[in-house]
Amino acid sequence: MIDLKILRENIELIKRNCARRSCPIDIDALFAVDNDSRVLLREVEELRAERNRLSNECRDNPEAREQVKRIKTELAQKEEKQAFLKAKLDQMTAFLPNLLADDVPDGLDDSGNVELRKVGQLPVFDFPVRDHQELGEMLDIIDTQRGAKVAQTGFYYWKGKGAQLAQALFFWTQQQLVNRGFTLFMTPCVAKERTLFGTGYLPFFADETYQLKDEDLALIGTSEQTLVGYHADDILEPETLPLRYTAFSPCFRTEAGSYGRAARGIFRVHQFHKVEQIIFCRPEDSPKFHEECLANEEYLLQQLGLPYRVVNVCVGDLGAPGSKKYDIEAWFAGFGGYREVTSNTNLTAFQSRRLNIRFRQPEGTQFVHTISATAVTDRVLVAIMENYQQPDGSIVVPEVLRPLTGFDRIEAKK
RNA sequence: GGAGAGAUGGCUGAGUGGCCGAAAGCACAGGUUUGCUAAACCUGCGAGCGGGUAACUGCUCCGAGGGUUCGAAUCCCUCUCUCUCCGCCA
Repeated sequence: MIDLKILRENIELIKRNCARRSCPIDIDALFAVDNDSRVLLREVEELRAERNRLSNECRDNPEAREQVKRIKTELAQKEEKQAFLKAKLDQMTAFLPNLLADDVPDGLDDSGNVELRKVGQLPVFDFPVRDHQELGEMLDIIDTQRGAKVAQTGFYYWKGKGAQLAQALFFWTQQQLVNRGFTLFMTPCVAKERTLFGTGYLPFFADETYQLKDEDLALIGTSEQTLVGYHADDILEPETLPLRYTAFSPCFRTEAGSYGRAARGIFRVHQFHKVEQIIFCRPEDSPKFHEECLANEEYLLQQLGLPYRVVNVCVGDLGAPGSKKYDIEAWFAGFGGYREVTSNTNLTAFQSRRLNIRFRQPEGTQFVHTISATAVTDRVLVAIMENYQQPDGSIVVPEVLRPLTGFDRIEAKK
C-alpha cells in the first residue's frame, strides 16, 4: 500500500512506477474513484455535522427531532454509496505495488538482475561432483522418499548428522545475529489473513499459502509475517528504533507449478527452515539498514566459507511490496552455478502502512520502514554439502560449525 | 472441554443516555525554581481523515459488527479476543 496523497499530488509518479513494473492497474480510474469517494465523504460529513448540531437542540426544541429524522434518511443513502466507493477503492489499492527505489535495474525476470560483486574462491574438484540429492541419499542424511510418504512430494527429512548439521547452522546463525544486536524470537507458525495482507503476501502471493480449513489462519510462509505483524497498530517510541528482530521458523509454501531441473533435491520444497532478519527503522535510515542486513548475510556466508555473488534485483523479479531487493546467490558445486540463498528487501512503508506501525514524532506519528532479509535457510546447508564434498561422497563440516556439531565430517556408513 | 470476569488514550485506570474524545495517575514535551548522578511546581499532551495561508475548524474512533434513540463509551443483540479457576495435556 502506498500513500494516496502521492496519487493526488503526483499521479504521473505512480503511473511511471506502474509502467516500470508492468502493472496493469488503471491509475486514472483509481484516481477517479478516490476523487468521487472523497467528494461524497465531504457531503456525508456535512450532513453529520448538521445532525449533530440539531441533536443538541432537541431537549428544548421538539421540532428539531423531526429535522434530524429527515436528515438521517438522506444520510443513510449517501453513507451507503460512500462505503461502496471506499470498498472499491480499497480493492484497487490492495494491488498497488510499492514505489521503486531509483537504482532498481529494469528487466522482466531474474536475467535482468545486476551483479554487484563476486566473493570467494570457487572450489575445484578433481573428481566427478555429486549434487546434494545424490549426496543426501549416499550419506542417509536427506530423505525425500519418506517425506513424500508421510506428507507429500516436496516435504523431506533431515536425518542423523544431516539434522545435527542443520541444527548447528541455525543455532550458530541465531547467535551471530544476537551478537549483532538482534532480539531473538520464537513465533507462531500460523497467522491470520490480516497479518498476511499487512506484510504484502496477500493478495500478491495468495496461491503460495497453505490455508487452514475453516479458520482465519494460514501456515506462515516466513517468520517475517509474524515478526512484522508483531507490531501491528503499535506506536513505537523513536528512541527504541531501530528494532532488530530475528527468528528461526519453518516456512510453508505451496510452490504451485514449479518443477524441473531446478527443483531436483530439496532446493525448492513446500517446507523449509529459515533464520530471518527484520528491522524496523526511521524512514531516512532504511537504505542504511538494508545494507546492514546484506552485510550480515555476506558475513555469515564468508564465515561458512561459501563463495557467492550479490545481485541487485531488477524490477521484474522484485515483487510488488518491495522497493529494492538484494539477492545473494551462493555457488552450488553439484549444480554447477550460482543459486539464490538469501533475499533482502527494503519494504519502505509498504508493510507499516498496511499494518499501521508508526513511531512518535513531535509533529505527529509517522510510519516506520521495514527491512526483511534472510539470514540462512536449508539452501545454505545444500551449498555446504555440494561445496564441501569429498571424493568418497563424505562432507567436511565448515569450521565455525564444528564446535556445535561435535564432528568435522559426515561419512557414508560402511 | 467446564465455570466466571473483562476489553476505554503510549501504559494504569475512572466513567451506566446529552455538559465525555473521555477523570486521575504514570510516561512524554516545554517552562519556572532550588541546585547537582535529581526533586518540586506550572503548562501542554489520544489516533485517523478533511477544510483553511493561519488562528481555527468539521467528521470518525472507548474490542468488531448490527440495533434502540432526536442523541450511545454508557441500553439491546451477535461475534472476536483476553484474563482467572477447574479438567486435560507437550
